[in-house]
Amino acid sequence: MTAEPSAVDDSAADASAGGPSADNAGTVSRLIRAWFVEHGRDLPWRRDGFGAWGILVSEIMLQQTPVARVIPRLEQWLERWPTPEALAAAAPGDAVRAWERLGYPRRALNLHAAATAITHNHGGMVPEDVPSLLALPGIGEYTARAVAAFAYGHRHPVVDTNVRRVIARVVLGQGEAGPPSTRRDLAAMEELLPADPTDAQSTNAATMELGAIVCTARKPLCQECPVRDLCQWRADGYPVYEGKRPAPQKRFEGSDRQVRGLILAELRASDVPVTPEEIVQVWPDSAQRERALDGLLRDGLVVLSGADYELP
DNA sequence: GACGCGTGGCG
DNA sequence: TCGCCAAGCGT
Repeated sequence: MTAEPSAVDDSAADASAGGPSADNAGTVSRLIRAWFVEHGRDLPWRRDGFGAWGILVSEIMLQQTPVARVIPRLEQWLERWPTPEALAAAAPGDAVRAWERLGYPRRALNLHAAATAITHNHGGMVPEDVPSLLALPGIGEYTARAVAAFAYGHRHPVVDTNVRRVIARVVLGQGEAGPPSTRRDLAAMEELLPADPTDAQSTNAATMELGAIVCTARKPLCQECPVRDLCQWRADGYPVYEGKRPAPQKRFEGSDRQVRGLILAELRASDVPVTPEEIVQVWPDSAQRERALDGLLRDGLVVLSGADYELP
């Protein structure tokens, strides 16, 4: 729950005791927004009139994928499929092919399925409310709120990995965010959010941006941080994080993930169904190869065509 | 809540 | 070189 005023009187920036509490949440928000106006990147999805569909596509592509790799693919994608209806009319496999090497190709399949649902269940319009967005395949807690907030200006806390890190440091005085907890994370961001929807929207975007380019995971640029004087982590002398951490990623080389990627690359590159003999060439270990192939079939990324394999 | 899921760049 | 990291989601 919000409940804190903060709208008036920014004179008492205080912060004498270190990190911000509800008292100066408004100051933190204001400082981050002011910094964002000055230093935020000019990204395609932030342009006026970019549209809810474009924003939705961008958010899906940005899931675990760096901005620099998304931008060119996004532009091509929207040129080819400028509306949900256009994408829904294509074969799912065309979406997987157009995804190219963005990674996590299930996102392409989910995006196609979401476009189909939007076309058939929402009159071709990207839904505005969080529950409807959450019901779409491939859209979870983060993406649903990001679309509602950034495409439609609704006032929701939007919490991604960057926001979690900023809150962990500035508010909680911890160097790392630890494992995510949707409930806690949304409540923490809600504390920072101004009552005005427009200010709330820019607070969401600005906090994400701050985490992306200043309050970074490694080597944060505290000298350039607009809230360095309010930061609890800094006030405490940058204590080393001792709490729980998410499980580390597993090695990619030799993993099932790699094999899946190689098989899918083979299918993307072929106009015709790929034979089992050709699949064998992709990876020598048969047990691992079969496991990867079964997984792809189960995920619907690959389908049978007689004895051969192809994209859906 | 933990785990599996791609790919590439960077320190 | 190699481990970490990058606007998460579904099971």
